[in-house]
Amino acid sequence: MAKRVTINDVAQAAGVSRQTVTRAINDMGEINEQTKQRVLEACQRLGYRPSRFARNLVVRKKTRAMGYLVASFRNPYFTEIAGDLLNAAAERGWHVVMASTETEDEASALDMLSGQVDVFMGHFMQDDDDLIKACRGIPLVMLERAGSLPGMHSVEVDIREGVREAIEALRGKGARRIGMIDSAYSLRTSPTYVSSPRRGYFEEFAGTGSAEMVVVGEESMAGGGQAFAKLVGAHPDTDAVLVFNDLMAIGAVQASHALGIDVPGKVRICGIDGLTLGEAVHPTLTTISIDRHALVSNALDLADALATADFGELPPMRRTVRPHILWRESA
Amino acid sequence: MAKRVTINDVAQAAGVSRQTVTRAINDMGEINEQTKQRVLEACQRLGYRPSRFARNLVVRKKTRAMGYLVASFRNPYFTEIAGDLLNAAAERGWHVVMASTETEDEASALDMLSGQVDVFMGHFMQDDDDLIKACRGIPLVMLERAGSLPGMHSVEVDIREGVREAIEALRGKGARRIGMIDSAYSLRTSPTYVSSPRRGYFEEFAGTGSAEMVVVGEESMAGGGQAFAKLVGAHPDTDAVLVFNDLMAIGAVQASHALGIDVPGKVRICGIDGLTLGEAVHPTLTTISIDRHALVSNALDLADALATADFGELPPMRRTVRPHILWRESA
DNA sequence: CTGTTAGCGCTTTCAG
DNA sequence: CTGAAAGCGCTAACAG
Repeated sequence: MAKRVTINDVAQAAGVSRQTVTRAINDMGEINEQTKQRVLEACQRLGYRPSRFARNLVVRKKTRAMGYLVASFRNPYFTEIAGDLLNAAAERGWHVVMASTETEDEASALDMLSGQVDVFMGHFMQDDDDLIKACRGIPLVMLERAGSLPGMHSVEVDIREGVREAIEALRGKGARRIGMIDSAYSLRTSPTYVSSPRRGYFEEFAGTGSAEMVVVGEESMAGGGQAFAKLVGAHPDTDAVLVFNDLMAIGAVQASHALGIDVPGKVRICGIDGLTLGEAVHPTLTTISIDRHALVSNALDLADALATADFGELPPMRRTVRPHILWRESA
Repeated sequence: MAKRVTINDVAQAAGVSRQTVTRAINDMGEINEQTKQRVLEACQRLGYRPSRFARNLVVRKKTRAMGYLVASFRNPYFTEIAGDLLNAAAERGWHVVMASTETEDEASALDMLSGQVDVFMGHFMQDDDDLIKACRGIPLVMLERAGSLPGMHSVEVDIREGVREAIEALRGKGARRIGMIDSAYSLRTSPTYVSSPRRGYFEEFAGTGSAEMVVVGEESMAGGGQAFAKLVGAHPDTDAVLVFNDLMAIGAVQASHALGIDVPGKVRICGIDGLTLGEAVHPTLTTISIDRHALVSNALDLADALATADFGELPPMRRTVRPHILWRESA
């Protein structure tokens, strides 16, 4: 690979000093229009591209960069958050470097980005210990999950409270046999299925016997549909279903169609997330809605705090966002 | 803001030289385990965080960074591409810095990123001249659009061919009155509606009188639904509709449901994009499918070429990807 | 094993 | 208006 064209090369080619080149390319005035043109022409000719590192090193204006790990681009929940984050981050002067952890594992994504960013953010799945190790000292803002180690900060969502409310309300509407569809996401990091916290809340509030009303499915529309079929097959008296997330819940609603099961007449379906997409299905999806805007803005508050402290070690910060039930047609 | 903690501060605090600090934090061996611990402890205590700029400046390993502008996070088409891009880019050793142009305008997004990246990529809307100006000399890989200026490279999709094929096939299936739903996206950058190239292809192949069979709608599911209602309202004999994109087409399919119009019995509906989501509606959506994988990998080829040439000015490169009709149920 | 010397490529003084 | 000097914070290459 050819040696990089530097400001010196341009200066030499244009017969001026480096500083003059700087003045020309940065539109700084205090420079003769003619010399400027000559310099610019030389830049063009040599294909000169200033080094962003050298420039940023010397310029005092701190550019803050965040590494954001997107859990999945196939679940609108995560992409909607990514979009919100990008907008809000830009407003607050953050650059966002993204990586997907859908195919790549978290550790290597973190590792790859660790030289480029000041803080990490994302929905992480790995153990705290592995995470911290992969971060090389860069602080972490964890979404929808608590961290236990120094350098870990978090914005949690009180899903438990949402589930409690939802189940209570479903009971109030007459539901007697409430089932749940859980996600098999744990299989991505562990060799065996581990029940999700959401399932834990369900069993806690749905009471005795609820554990056998749980079916596990792949985390997708299709997976949700299959799980729904399995659930009502095994328990025909099911009259309400809490679903791990909206994506799967939408699949369940569509499966109910195919199975000729009236929703919400025969079975009520309630998702978790609050996807906009939930409005596009028939019947529209009732859901435990997570305020993405609050989630993102709290997370950015933490990032800002970290940046203000020059990314030095701050005592762990924790925020919590409360979900609310978005009553639409399916429940 | 407190002065930054540098490697010198740590060295002094630990009573060693900077070089030794480097060895400790970079796990380089050739260092006494005890000193290493002492240094690490000092880093911890002072809250030392290495400057990524200084490090990258001195390390010869070139880290290539791409600025990717996401047109919308509310159309799965763009997020699916973003996901594919992130994966493929990581494999090829690119960092991807993203910005959303949904709320922010392109020029300011480009401007903000111009100091951080080596190449820009995205679905751009602005005029070539404005674009080039905002890029500050950084080369551009334009998706699904040709560029006319030096420094602009592109991966286009031969939508025209797709539309030709689709219309011919629809005719073959008996369609006589074919309508189209166009997007009003041009209103985002221009004060008045400008018909899209896709509309142009439609009119070209649908023939005389087809111009009056075009309805313009907002670029969303709801907008597609409304436009569909308007179209069949104005032209009850419509028996096929080509829709600007899948998102709007899905809206049209759902509207047909509400209007009691049989699809594809009474009206055939064909979208453009090839969204996975098109499989989740009933009837499933027939569409002119764009091979996202090919699009992304061609775009990365161009970026790689640019990087190999050290981002110097290369003659404009153009690639073309051919779409294919994905026959599903709606047409 | 550790310290010293030289830069990386750029911008900021401050003289001319 | 232009140039010379002085670093930004870090690491590679060499000494010791």
